[in-house]
Amino acid sequence: MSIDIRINLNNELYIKDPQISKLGRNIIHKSIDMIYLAGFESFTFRKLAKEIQSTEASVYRYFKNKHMLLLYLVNWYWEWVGALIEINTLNIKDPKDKLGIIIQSFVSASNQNPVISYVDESKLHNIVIAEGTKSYHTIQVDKDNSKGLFKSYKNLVGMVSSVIKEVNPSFEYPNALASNLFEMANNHLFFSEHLPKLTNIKQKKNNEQEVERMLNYFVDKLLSCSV
Amino acid sequence: MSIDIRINLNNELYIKDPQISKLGRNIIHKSIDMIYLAGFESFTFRKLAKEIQSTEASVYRYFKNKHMLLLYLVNWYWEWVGALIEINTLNIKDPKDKLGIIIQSFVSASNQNPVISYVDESKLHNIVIAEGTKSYHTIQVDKDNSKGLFKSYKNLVGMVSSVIKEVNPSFEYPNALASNLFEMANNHLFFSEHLPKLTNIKQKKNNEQEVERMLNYFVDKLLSCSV
DNA sequence: GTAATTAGATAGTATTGCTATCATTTTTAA
DNA sequence: TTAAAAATGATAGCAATACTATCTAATTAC
Repeated sequence: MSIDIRINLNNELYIKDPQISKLGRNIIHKSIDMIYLAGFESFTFRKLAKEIQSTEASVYRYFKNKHMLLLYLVNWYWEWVGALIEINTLNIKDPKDKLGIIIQSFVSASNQNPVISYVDESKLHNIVIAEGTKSYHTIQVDKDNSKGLFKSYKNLVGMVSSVIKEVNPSFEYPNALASNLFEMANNHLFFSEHLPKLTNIKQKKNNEQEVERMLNYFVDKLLSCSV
Repeated sequence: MSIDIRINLNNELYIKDPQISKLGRNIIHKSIDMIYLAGFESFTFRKLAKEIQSTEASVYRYFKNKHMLLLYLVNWYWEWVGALIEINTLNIKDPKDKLGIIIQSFVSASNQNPVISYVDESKLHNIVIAEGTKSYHTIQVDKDNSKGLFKSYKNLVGMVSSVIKEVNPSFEYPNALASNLFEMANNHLFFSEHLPKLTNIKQKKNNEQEVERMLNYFVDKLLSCSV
């Protein structure tokens, strides 16, 4: 069983909301597959159109270009992880426990039961790991930012930051730690698979648990230490 | 005054060594300018050829494609930072002091006097900040890695890792911390300018010093804490 | 001074990244 | 229910990108 809830995304991300039509959902579904398999560079709207048996022109009616589609996908992920964290920390009182759940969500939220039938969260997480930073490493980052296209990420970081402040109000860099936990989770999952010398996570089935353990180890030292 | 020393780079990075000819050095010099100004996405060999008053075919005789040129540039940076750290820590005994110099080098090595006349280290650092991770976030990362195209980065991380182990032999993730310090330095310089909500570094003239202070703060807690 | 290397000039080709137009199908609203 | 509106499909086209190839001219090396 899967329930189709709606994820709320900045409408500057798309021309026409892909969530409300069959074709739109197809675009999302298949573009995740294709970017997951062959990477963002080789992905084109023409190839996508062919895969979903539609036309290039139709895809362009939903997204201005493939950069906007990538932004849509990563925003989707940011929103989704944020929502999961909200749900899973709802009854938790201890901020340290909250932070543990946050770390777990950053590393392996995609192992949760899927929320939306046409989005494969596990593949999407892999896209965020491999292509996520390309969403802001562009020449138009400031323009994109002023349109609110990174709001979901900033909200997520804001939320985590406030938990960090609960754990240790005197920690001086809560936002930096929050964004770094997110980036580190993704980086070290990537490194363990492709560039193992850049990490200490061994490439194994349980590298997710290892990354989770590492991030908790870092956080413990950073927040429970009076040095 | 500037002295032209030679940086030693894996010869898989290029077809013909750009360091040994006027045209080659011109390619490096001008491509740094252009990528710095307009970003890697809009950079093409045709535009570059026009700028240096040469031809596309000539540029292709040095580099297989623009991805290899980017790899060349980031390798150049990794080697250069590594060399600077070697020089500046040569007479330092205390590993904690060494780590301080490493952090300073990650953040602002480019403020040192330039080493090679046709490479603007400050612009190059900005390229590494904005485009560096694109060098390994590709579908061919494993192939590139097996050719040794990330060796300079891995060496750098290995070197920093051994200093970390000197400071605290029981720290469990020295390689991860080393690569994270490098990435964090770059990320937070970028965030402070473009996405300030993701960091606690204020956008000011002295954001480099602030990032340096932050990284030292993190390292202190991580390595001098028995929690 | 000749051979070898390097660079310039030019051309060509498949693919990318769009935009535009018109015809059809599907949806919606009176 | 039917006419209008909206969405999609079909097709075309075009400038730019990412190369490859070939031939000639200049430079350098022996």
